[in-house]
Amino acid sequence: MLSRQVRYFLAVAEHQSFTRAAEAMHVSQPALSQQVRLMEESLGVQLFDRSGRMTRLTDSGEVYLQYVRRASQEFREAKRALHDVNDLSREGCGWQ
Amino acid sequence: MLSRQVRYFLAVAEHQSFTRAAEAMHVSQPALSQQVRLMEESLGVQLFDRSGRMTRLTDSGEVYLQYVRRASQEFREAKRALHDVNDLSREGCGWQ
DNA sequence: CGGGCTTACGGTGTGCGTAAATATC
DNA sequence: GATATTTACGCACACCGTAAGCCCG
Repeated sequence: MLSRQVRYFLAVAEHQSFTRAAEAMHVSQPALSQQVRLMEESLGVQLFDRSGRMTRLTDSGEVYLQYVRRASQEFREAKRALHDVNDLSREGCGWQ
Repeated sequence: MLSRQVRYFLAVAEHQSFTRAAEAMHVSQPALSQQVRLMEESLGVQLFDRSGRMTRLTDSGEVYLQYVRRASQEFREAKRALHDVNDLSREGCGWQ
């Protein structure tokens, strides 16, 4: 699956708010803020613009979001594919 | 990025061996084994066949690997894209 | 026996929550 | 002054490494 930091990033990007993202992820807002900060440091890129009361993605953040969304989609499909494989094998056993 | 467990899964799948994967990831073999086990439990799916001396992917493992490879590729491209954005903005500043 | 994976068991680092501080409007 | 994010600070748990156990050739 995706790392915790990436899942937090996705939540903040979707909600455009650290506070609401923290609620959605069932984690305290400082904890989420810290992880996003660490992520920005390790990437060497500012992902969010925190000036003003609105939290907005930076241009780099928007770019990164595109790729992360596709990666996230891969895991959703993977989960479904595993489920289907299980169903098929059970169905196959029933045939015998 | 990808979660630690997924990166361990990728390493074992590539090396077809827990021992060699552990060396490649610079982690002890029991630690890696434990994480893969936890991953299998949380997915509810056996990813590797450990019978015999060879470690092989199960059918489900092969399926999962396909999606994980694509997700991994997304992050490689994301990293490159961020790098390119940085280069462009520096280049842009130079133009002024 | 020998190579390879698992189990058992402490120790440590990382992520967490609470509380206080800072900043923007 | 109110809302939103950051900083400070302990604490708990998850991950790790070492060592012993197990299984298949």
